[in-house]
Parts: sequence; C-alpha cells; structure tokens
Amino acid sequence: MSTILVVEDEDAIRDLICMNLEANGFATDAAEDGEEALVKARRHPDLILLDWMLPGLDGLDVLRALKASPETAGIPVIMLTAKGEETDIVLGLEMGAADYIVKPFSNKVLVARVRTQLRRGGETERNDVIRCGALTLLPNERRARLGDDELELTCGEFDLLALLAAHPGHVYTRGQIVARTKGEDYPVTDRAVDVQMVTIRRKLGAWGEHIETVRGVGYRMRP
Amino acid sequence: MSTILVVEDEDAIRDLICMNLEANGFATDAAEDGEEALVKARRHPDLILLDWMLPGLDGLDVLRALKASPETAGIPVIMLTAKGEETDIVLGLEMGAADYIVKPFSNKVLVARVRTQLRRGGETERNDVIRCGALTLLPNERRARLGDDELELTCGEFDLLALLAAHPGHVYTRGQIVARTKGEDYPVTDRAVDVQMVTIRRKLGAWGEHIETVRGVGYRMRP
DNA sequence: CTCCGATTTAACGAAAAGCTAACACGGTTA
DNA sequence: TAACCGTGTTAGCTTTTCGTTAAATCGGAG
Repeated sequence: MSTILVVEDEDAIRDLICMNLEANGFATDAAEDGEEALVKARRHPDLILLDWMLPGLDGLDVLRALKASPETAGIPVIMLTAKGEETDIVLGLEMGAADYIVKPFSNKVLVARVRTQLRRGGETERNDVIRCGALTLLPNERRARLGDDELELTCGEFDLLALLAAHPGHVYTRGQIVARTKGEDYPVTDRAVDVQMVTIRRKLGAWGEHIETVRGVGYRMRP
Repeated sequence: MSTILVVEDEDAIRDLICMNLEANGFATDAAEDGEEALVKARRHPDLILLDWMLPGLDGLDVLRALKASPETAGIPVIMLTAKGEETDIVLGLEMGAADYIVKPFSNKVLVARVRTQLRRGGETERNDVIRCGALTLLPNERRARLGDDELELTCGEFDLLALLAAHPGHVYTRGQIVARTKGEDYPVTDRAVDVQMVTIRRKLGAWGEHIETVRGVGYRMRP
C-alpha cells in the first residue's frame, strides 16, 4: 500500500484530503507546517502533497529542502496551489515538483493525479536498499545477502525479514507482523510467525542471533 | 533536441503553441485531427500535446490507440482540455495520459509542464539497444539476438523480454508485466504471462535459465 | 528448586503457486 | 474457405510453501 504525506496547514482541508485518500486505499501521514513536513518526509512516504501557502517555511522552501537531501529527493511531490499563483507553479515545477493541483480541486482529480505519479514512480526504478549490519535486502530484486552470500528465502520469509530489518530495534508483535506482511485480518495463529522465524534464523546461521525474542511481546532486530 | 507533436484542430491555437515551443528550443510537428495524429505519432516524437476536443476521433480515442500500440505507448501524452471536462480528465489520466493542462493556459505553464515530462522521460527509456548477457534487443527494429543467432519472437514476446532485460535483476509481478506490455488494466489472467514465458524460455533454449521465477512474486532476469 | 506460561522445533497435511499441454477465438493469408 | 498465427483460457499435474499440531525446551516468578 502506498503512503501519502499530506502537508497542509488548515485542519479541515488536511483531514478532508486524508479521508479521501484513505477511502481510496492509500495510507496517509499528515504535517501542518514545513518543519514537520521535513521530519515526516524521512519516513519514506511514497508521495508528498505539499500545500504552497504555509506558515513559516513556505512550499518552495520545503521543496528545496526535500530536493537537497538525497534521502528525500526521489519522492515525488505534488504542489497544492491557489488560483493565480502561476509564477509559483512554474518555479515549483522547475525546482523538481512532479505536478501541481490548483485549489479548489475535486476528490476525483486528486486521486487520479496521485495515482498517475505513483504509477510513474513504480516505473522508474527506485533502487532502495535495506541494510542492517551484514544483512542486505534488495526489495526490487527480492534478494537477500548476508555478507557476500546470497540467501535463499521464500516470499514470506523475505517480507518478514524486510519488515524487521527496515526498522532495527523496533519490536513487532506477532499480530503486527502478520498484519504487515500478509495483510490486515489475515487468519493465522501466532505460532505461524514463530515457525517462520525458526527457518529464517536457521538460514541466517550465527547471524540469526540478531533477531531477538522479546518475551511476552514479539520480535526485534538488533543492528 | 526534443520533438513535440501538437494535435489541435484550431489553426490559430496550434500555430501559437508551436511557435511558443519553438521559441523555447523544441522542434514541433503538427496534426489537426486524430487520424493525422496517429500517423505522425509513428515518427517517434518525444512528447504529444493532445487536444481533447477533436473532429472525428476525439482525444480519448486517439489516446487509446496510442497506448494500444507498443510502438507509441511509451510516448508521454499531455492532454489539452477545456474547463469543466473533469470527467474526461480522470478518464484520460487513467488511460495513461501523463498529464493535462486546462485551457486557457499560459505559455510559461505549458513549457514548464512539457519540460517536466521530458526530463522524466529522458531519465528512463530511450535506449537504442538493450543488452543483457548474450541477449541483445533492438527495440527500434524489434529484433532480438542471442549471441549471433536471430530470435524469432512475436510482438508480445519481444515486449516481455524487453521489459525484463531492460532492468536486469528487477522482479516484476505478472500484473506489472501485463500493465507495462499491454497497458494498464488490460484484462487477462495471470496465467497468460506464464504461458508466454514458457514459449520464450523454449525459444531461448539453455539461456532461458536466466529468466528466474520468483515464487510468490513474479519473474526476474539474471544478467 | 519448581511450576507455568511462553517459545522453539519437527513433522505432517493442506493449500497455493507455477508449469505445461490442449483447446478456443479472432484476424490474416493463401 | 481453409490453414495459420498470435494470443488467452482452462485444467491437470508437480513442486513449494505455509499453517497447525503437539511435544520439547526455556525463562522467570515465587
């Protein structure tokens, strides 16, 4: 599922946009000013909807900061502008914004535009890599390496490992693991997670120790 | 230099757009109806500006035809629509249009949008030769060679192979494969991909091993 | 040290995913 | 019209993965 970061200072509009996006199957994150936006952009949203008129840092400042950091430069940004800010629009597009939408806009247009950008983002290879100690995961290629050795992981094992490795130190309950690798309300026993964990640990060999069991809670990956 | 195909039935507007683009360093080609557009699209323009209200074939028809042909499907299309054609806009974007501009528009906005699309397009595709190990694909001529032997591939087989070979290592799901070789929402079973894969592998002989099945996900090409 | 609940682990069977042959359909050619 | 080609679907078969069960093991509180 794709996550959209919505940056907009007016509560009502922000909530409306978020609700609308969620109704269409997107996850959302929200920020109400430029600084919050820059912080939350580090969480790797798939797309950012950026209001142009913000208190403090304005849209252009935020966009410039986003494009300046390699970590966030690849995230497509759609500007939200009011009528008559045409100069800003050109500036924004030349600064690297992917698109703009003029307020007021309809829900349908918003969603269609978002989809277009996401589709495109999927096409251009975003070569992201998940690294955690000696472990390297390539989600695009669905390959895993430990040091220089290729690991033979099944689909489910890869997803589970990717979840833990993407957030080292974070503890996930078995329920969360199932929800995030199989989908919400996927009907399985908690034991299923344990079992999969066993085979993963076995495949990781000695390095398997880095997956810690947090008794009574779940599992965590140590970097 | 990039060439833009401008499809617009009103002479005055078409000339205006062309002049404007040329003043900004683009080459232009012009068509005044849908059929002419489809013919001229075969000349590989870098981008198409497509008016939505055309005599005869309308914009949607033209877009559909463009996306249906592998030869032209990759060319980004920006729709030119009048105010209040919101339904059309959504339709167009979902049919694969890259963007839209609402008339009347300023020259600056037009050029900025065109640049945005070209920048994007230029980053990705437009390679004359796709090479992956012993495999060589010539998209322009639609020919394929394995070592020194010419391969007899059907149209669909070529597209599929080109997709995988253009991004070695990258795993594509069956859905993505269909979407990118046949078009978004093309109605086929996933099995269709498997079947095509069988014949491709057979034609590749021993080298077919380089196409790996990633169980639970899709297919991947090993360099 | 003992007990109890939580976790690890092996084993088994069910379910899913993939491969492939056979067939169906529409379009083009002889 | 018949034969052919490209393309999809269907269905049977094989391989792999997944989930449950149940027994063994572990860890910490008392």
